[in-house]
Amino acid sequence: MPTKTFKRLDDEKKERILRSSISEFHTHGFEKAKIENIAQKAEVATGSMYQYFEDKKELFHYCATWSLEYFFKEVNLQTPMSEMDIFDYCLSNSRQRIDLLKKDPLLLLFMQDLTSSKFGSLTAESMKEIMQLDNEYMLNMVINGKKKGTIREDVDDDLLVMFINGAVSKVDEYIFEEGLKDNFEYANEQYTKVENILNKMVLLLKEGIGRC
Amino acid sequence: MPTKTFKRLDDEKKERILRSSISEFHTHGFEKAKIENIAQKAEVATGSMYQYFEDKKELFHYCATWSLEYFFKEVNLQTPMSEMDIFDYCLSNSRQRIDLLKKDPLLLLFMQDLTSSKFGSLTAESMKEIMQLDNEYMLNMVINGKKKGTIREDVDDDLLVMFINGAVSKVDEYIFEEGLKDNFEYANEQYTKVENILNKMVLLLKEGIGRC
Amino acid sequence: MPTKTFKRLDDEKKERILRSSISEFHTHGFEKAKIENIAQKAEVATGSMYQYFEDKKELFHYCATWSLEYFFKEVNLQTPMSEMDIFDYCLSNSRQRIDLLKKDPLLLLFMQDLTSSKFGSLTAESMKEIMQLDNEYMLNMVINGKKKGTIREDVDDDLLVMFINGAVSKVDEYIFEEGLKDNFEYANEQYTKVENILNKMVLLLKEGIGRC
Amino acid sequence: MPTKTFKRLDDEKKERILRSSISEFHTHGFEKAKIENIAQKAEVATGSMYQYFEDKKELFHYCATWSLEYFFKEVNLQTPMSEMDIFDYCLSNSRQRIDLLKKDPLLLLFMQDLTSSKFGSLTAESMKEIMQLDNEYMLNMVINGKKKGTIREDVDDDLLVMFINGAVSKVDEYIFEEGLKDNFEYANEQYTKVENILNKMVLLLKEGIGRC
DNA sequence: TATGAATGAGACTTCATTCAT
DNA sequence: AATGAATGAAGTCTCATTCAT
Repeated sequence: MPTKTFKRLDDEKKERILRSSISEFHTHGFEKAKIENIAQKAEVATGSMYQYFEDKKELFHYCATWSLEYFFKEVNLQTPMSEMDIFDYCLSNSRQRIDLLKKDPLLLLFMQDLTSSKFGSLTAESMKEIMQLDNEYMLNMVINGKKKGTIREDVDDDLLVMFINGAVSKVDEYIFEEGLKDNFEYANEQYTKVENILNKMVLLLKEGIGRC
Repeated sequence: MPTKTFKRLDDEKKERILRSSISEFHTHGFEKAKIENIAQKAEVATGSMYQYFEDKKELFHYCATWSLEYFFKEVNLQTPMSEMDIFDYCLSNSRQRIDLLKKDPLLLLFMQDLTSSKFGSLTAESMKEIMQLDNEYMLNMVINGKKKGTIREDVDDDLLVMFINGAVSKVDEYIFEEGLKDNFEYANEQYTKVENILNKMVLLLKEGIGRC
Repeated sequence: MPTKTFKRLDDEKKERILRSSISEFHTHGFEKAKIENIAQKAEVATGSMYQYFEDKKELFHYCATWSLEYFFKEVNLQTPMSEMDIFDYCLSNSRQRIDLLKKDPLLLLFMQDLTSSKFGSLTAESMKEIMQLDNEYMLNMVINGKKKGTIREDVDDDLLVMFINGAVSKVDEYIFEEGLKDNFEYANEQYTKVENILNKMVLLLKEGIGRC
Repeated sequence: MPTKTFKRLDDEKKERILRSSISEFHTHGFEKAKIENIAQKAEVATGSMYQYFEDKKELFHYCATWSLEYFFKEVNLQTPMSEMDIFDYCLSNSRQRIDLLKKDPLLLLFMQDLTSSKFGSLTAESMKEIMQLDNEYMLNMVINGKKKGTIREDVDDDLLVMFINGAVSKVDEYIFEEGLKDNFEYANEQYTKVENILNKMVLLLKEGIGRC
């Protein structure tokens, strides 16, 4: 939905504009984000922003779409081999998020904003779609797992997915915040710590909290 | 932090004002919430709002505080007997949330907004405190559980709490949204369905997803 | 359509605001009229204008409505006794316009803007209604005139009204512009000149241009 | 006043640009007319418009001038033989307007805008000149008419011209609007109706409204 | 010369907060 | 204390015009 004019810009400029926008939306939220700030940071005239996008809302939506696409290109696309084990899937997902966190913190910060409901109704619709997709991947793996005998059969597929999702995302969030503190410069030490957490998480998923 | 004037109001009026505010904040978010709307809905003059609260931010904070207190008075206060089993705690917590959902949907809707990061930095601080408290309860229960031999000992306390929290809150959220669809009028049928979900959730927590 | 707030203002202030608006609309046209200017001239804060009127367009429409009402209260209301002779009606109309021109030039200037198509589509609808009304008055008089034998019967009523309207309004416009030059201070001399013009006009209407 | 560059363009392009401009000015008025729209409709780059005309105002003036010239080339040039009868002149004028209306509605629509005060002060000056010219033609004919004994001598020349002008232009306007409704496709039927109106109009001019 | 992107001043409008009664 | 009108700073968006290719 950006204008033809925007599409014709060279990639460097386009990215400058989008990152400036994302940064502003991330730090101030949608309402308090100022187009003027965005333009300034992107080294572009305020008016130009309106040659690229209909209005602030459209700009925001495009930022969301772009981030999501970028994110899935970088992270998820590698994973959804349907024969994959769901535990491996979770692990690999988390690891890739961590990698991206190092390479491109802003993007992940913004993704976090999007998946949390920070932008409220603004993103509800589009996020639901995305979540749906991921859910389907997981559902397939759960069903496969049941067939293969690695997953218990006395609990509904949906509930299983939900349960996994909740636990994993909380742990991811935690790792993410720890990373924030260290400015995403995972030294070896942190790295093994993270690996340890992830493995424990999978253990809990598989075997539960209770003592056997 | 509201003014003396506000404190002197009769309870009915105070509540009218707070609920009107909460409703506005819930539906429009902080930035787009209009003091004038709030005043109107509360049948109070716009100017009066400023005799009760310093400014919009303070009003919001008080709404948050008040809701939280109300919530914990209704829900949590009954539960944190430290000898309680953590699984029972989760169950009881969820049940009480469901009860409150029927009695006072707006409050729970707003609580949901608060615990999700919908209001971003506005509530980060105060929410962190609250979460901390709940976390401590849970931590105690986890430690006790380990002592009593009901919880495995090869995983850190923190990670355990996190894991439980994530899974439970996701499931709560799901139940909550299902309730929304039916307008919170849990008929018996839904009620047993919910109970079933909660029990399965505890099962997963205890035994894990994997086949024994 | 102005707000309750506007309606509650004291008459002096209301009129100050409307006249300031009318003056600005008259001198700059709708598009170039600045709310800020209007507010300043009316000694009112810019923001206040938006407590009185939804937006610029509504302000304009109300100015138009108000002027029209004022105009008809002052001018036309006195005239449409249906038994009146159409020639007398035209004469009296013109005279009353001239009187108003002296008392309240701005109003008449604005009325002129309205009846000419200066504001284009903005006023088309409402003006059509008004014109309709005047047309009906005239139509009745023409019909009566035919009955009484003072008006020829070999021409359609509509065409007669149109013809009269055209001729009279052109003459009115002329007198109006002459008045503008003298700043509407018709000395006796000008007054008799005007009377002379009006009488000749009626003569032409009655007897035509041709030599008998 | 357009630039040399504009003059050098081939006629087809020049006309495309002017007609696009006229159309935009007609439908949106001067202030809301957008150069970009004009350029687009004319299949020309926005920037090019500024190689042809100094600015929007100059473009507008040239449109007015061009239309006027075109109009007089098509319509009036044929008529001002000073010996002509003023009634015939009016008739022929009206007829030619009607012919033009069929051939080139946009032009006449725009002419109508110009002669009405739709563009306010923008055109006042140039229109006054034009009107002056037409007025002089008519004045001559009136004087001649008096000499030849076809026009009464007890009314000033100026007033006579004004009177005629008013009546005729109103009738023209009416015919014009009727034509608009039928999309200017005067079938025979309408044509005779129009002729009838015009003849009656001349009758009224000559003999007046009153019964002899 | 033609193009179409870039610019930025300027207007409308919003609304938290203040003020006068 | 309560009211509701008044205020004006601030942000979004428009578009004539300029600029660089």
